[in-house]
Amino acid sequence: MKNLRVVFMGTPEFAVPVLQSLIDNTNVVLVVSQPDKIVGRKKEILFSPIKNLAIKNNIEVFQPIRIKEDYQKILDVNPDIIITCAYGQIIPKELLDYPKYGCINVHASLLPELRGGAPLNYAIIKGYEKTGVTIMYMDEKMDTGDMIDKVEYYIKDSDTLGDLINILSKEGANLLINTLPDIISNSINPIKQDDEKATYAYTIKREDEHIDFNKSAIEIDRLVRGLNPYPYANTIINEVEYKIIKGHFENENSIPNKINIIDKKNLGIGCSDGIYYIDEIKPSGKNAMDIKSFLNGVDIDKFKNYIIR
RNA sequence: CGCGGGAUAGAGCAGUUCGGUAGCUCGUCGGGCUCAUAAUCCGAAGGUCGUUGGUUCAAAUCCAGCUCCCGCAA
Repeated sequence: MKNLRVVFMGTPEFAVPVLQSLIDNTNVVLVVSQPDKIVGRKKEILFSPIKNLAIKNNIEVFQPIRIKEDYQKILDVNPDIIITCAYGQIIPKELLDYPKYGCINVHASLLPELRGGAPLNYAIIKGYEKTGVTIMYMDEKMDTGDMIDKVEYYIKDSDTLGDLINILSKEGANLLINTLPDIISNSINPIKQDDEKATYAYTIKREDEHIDFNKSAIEIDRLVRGLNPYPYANTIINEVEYKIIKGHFENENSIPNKINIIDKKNLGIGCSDGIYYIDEIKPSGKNAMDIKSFLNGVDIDKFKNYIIR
């Protein structure tokens, strides 16, 4: 496979192991990634993880604003195959039809479940028993193409988004490398997706990050884990926003949406069927800290009456 | 010039309005009590108050510049 001409398209951390293993095993001739983001406060330019990896390996990077219109460069490098992984834009038909071995996508779910941009977040948030990675041919819609191979992973109660990214990105990379020879020799039977069973995991919006303490304890815990290490679940107490990094819960008598337990070492907020204890917190404007440190600098008598919303 | 919060001991904070020898809680170390302890009591160490300059008899505190951290918005 060393002389297989590959165009890789991807953007975030999850795609890094996939690109790395392609670099190790094939001839990656071009990397396509989302345009650089300008981080506001200091107007710093932020490269995507994939762009950084490409630069490190002296591979040319192409960052079209709209791939739908600006794709000629990809055709010009004459790829044998295009492989995408969390790229972030729909690939136009002109590209899908071009490579002789087709266009392959590495998607972080067991399709047809969790189509969309945030499959790992929602695998945790929705409390799925298992998730995984699917290798598939791409078509013109989002994550709807015929499936080639899958790897499954059973989600642990302690798993965070970061854990799943770590584990499944490597699993996905291995699966892809193992599947590639069969794709090249055309010795596979792609399986159509059952659209009836499709579920969706759309990109996380700002309001999705907010904790509703009228929900059950386990739902809150899933939200916290599904948004760690980015962007984190948040709550607003006394008009100050706090990101909840880590917590645990006990099923016990409680008053929902109120501070139920507060002392030198514990901060427990009531929810519908128990108390959610915050273990690690990041107040707006400050760094993350363990709950003991946080409570150390807080007036407990005042804090316990604060309103949560 | 996008909006805002912040920098004080290892950690989290107060003190800044109204300048006058730096404080609280936790942690650490030593000791007491105890069968024992994450419990409790006594004691100790640890900070040129982010940086530079200015005003002043005197600056954490007032004034000006700079650096860094963080949230939002993009």
